[in-house]
Amino acid sequence: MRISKEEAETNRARVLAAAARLFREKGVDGIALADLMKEAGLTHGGFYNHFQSKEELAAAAFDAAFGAAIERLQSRITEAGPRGRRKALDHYVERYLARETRDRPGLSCPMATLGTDAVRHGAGLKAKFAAGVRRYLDLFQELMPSTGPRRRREAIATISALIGALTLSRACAGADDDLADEVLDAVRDELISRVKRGPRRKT
Amino acid sequence: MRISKEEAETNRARVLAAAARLFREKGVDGIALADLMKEAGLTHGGFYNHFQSKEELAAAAFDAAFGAAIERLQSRITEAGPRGRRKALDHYVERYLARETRDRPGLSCPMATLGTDAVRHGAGLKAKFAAGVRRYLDLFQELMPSTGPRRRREAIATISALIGALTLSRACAGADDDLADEVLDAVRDELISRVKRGPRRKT
DNA sequence: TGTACATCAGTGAACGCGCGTTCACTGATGTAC
DNA sequence: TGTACATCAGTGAACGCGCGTTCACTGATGTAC
Repeated sequence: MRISKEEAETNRARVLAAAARLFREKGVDGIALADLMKEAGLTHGGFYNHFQSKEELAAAAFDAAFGAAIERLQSRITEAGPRGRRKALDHYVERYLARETRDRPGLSCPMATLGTDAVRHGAGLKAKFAAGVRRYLDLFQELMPSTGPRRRREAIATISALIGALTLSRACAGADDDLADEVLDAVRDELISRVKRGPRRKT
Repeated sequence: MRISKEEAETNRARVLAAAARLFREKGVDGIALADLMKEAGLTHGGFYNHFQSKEELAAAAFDAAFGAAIERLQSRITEAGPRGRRKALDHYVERYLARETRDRPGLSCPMATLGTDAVRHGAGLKAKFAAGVRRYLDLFQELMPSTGPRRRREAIATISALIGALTLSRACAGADDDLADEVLDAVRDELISRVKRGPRRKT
């Protein structure tokens, strides 16, 4: 049965949203198109009305995931204003390293979930990934309290620590939860601007 | 043709070595058993004389990769002695974030390459991964110059930053080499003990 | 020590399943008049 | 505005390939005597 143009467009958007989530959760190769389409409320045959291939969907999903992340970050920065950035950074770190974030990779940072897929798939995904990282970093450094060349360097180091901690914690969660939690807590404590803190809280 | 017991044993070891390398390079699902066996100089049929399944091979390969990494780290620490640890840590960071390390994932840190597989495969791999991380961390913290609870916390933060940087850089290399290199350099400069350094080198 | 036989690592064809992709078909939408 | 027809998003069966796994077979090794 044919369907109205708007309805078709929302269907496409749902497929894309499902992909952006499921690819982060299970990896591009970890979810079958049929299952993905089911998740979007459709049957698998119609997939090719919207995308030329799974690879093309992956590229679009990468864009969508980075786009959403960048948009969220942008509004954080805007809301914080020039004076609220240190606090915004702390909130950012807290949120990034929260248990809920770790346990819901489908909604979380694409840099921490899609890196391996970018490496192991074709050049297309890598290009999307690299472009996303660049845009994200350019924005993220505005959150850093420092200035000059240190600013960018510290932004990169911060992001790296966050990504590494989330990856490690996810890979250990379920098998060694103490360790998984310890990683989150340790990196959070290292990154949250220590100067403002009183006596160190226990981990 | 039957083969001597020692020869069979070395064949098994070669399969395992190929797995430890190829799983890191391409992921457990990214390499077919037939190709892996070919890499080990055998045909695919004989695989099940040595391992019960691909999953079991993966578990053994995880152990092997972590075991080798831990052994390397242990001898670094022993060689350095109690006085040489700060220097050893600097060397470690330099090596970890070198271009050659990034471009040869098959021989590099299992925590940076196998995390996604640990998350996305069964509980067996996760358990191996978590156990490896715990052992690695317990050893790695001996390289840290600080003491007390800070020591462990800083060890975790350092490892996290290294893993994140390597992952990011790998995912960008080939698509945006400037960015990929910048990430390595930035995190290296952040982590190398700054106190000893003169005027900041340009990135 | 020499001989006869059982064992078993390795080989390559074959099986079967999962999954990306294709295709014939349906029927409501959109459009031409 | 109403009618007739073409379009095309969605459906589900089918195709074909890749890959994990199985199997019958080979022939050198290991062992029993």
